[in-house]
Amino acid sequence: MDALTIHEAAQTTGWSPRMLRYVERIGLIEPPRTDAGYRMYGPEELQRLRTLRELLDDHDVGLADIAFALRLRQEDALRGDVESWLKARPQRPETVSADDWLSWEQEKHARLLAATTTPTMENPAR
Amino acid sequence: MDALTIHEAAQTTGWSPRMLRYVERIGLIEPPRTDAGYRMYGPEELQRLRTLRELLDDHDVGLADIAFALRLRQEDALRGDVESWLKARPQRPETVSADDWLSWEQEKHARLLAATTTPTMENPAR
DNA sequence: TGAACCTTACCACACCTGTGTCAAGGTTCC
DNA sequence: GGAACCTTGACACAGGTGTGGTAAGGTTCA
Repeated sequence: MDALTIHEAAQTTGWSPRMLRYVERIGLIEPPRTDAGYRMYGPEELQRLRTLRELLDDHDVGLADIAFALRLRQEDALRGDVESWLKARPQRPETVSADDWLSWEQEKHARLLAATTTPTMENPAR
Repeated sequence: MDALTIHEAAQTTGWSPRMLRYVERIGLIEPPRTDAGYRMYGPEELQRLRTLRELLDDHDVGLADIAFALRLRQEDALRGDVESWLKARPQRPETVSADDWLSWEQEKHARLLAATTTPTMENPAR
């Protein structure tokens, strides 16, 4: 008497057996197997299934999102690239301090000077 | 002569105008507007569009994934919950040190004792 | 004023996500 | 040996993602 079968685990956690297989397939919860290949859900798996459900409900995210967060945690190159891309998002005046607003206006000047040879909007309305 | 229109920006970055609007809608790149509402793509936006393309291609991720990474960075509660859930993933003997394997076996004992009244697999084949 | 842009708001479509059901075959246990 | 499980694999389907169009109307500029 060691662990629950997939149907039992489903009943006690509120997931369906189908979804337990799905959650396993996308790499979120991979229960050990018996020699015959039967999934065995122990207390940790059951707990994780319940907290996973909470996570999804509380923040309105999907399983694919959590799977992506897992990728972020496991693939260093991916995490680095994503983080540096996000970090570079331009901070616009509305969202930053008065000091930053000043440098924003100066930077705008630089942008003007840096404008290229490509055809552009003439006299933009601001 | 300040910034490019959406069609010009599309041409120089390889995105379609349609996709530039989509990228804006999901919150990844929101160019400033003229008084008339025209999107103005400056050098930063163009650069970010190009690096975004690279990011997607290099790691085979989708725009929705990046949008989720942005949520993770902006919503503290979400990030905390996701991280603590992922951090708790069970380390199985195959992937950890001999010491941990020992405690794994002991823990298994605890699981046996904790087994509930629910019907369970009899004599699991390991 | 008219050509050539821009805007938003729809219709459309292929693929992915999340979920169910069913079939064909192996395992457990009495 | 047979009931009641388990396995994988397939068909199905709604809703979201990623992309294209097209229409109705405002803006820019020669």
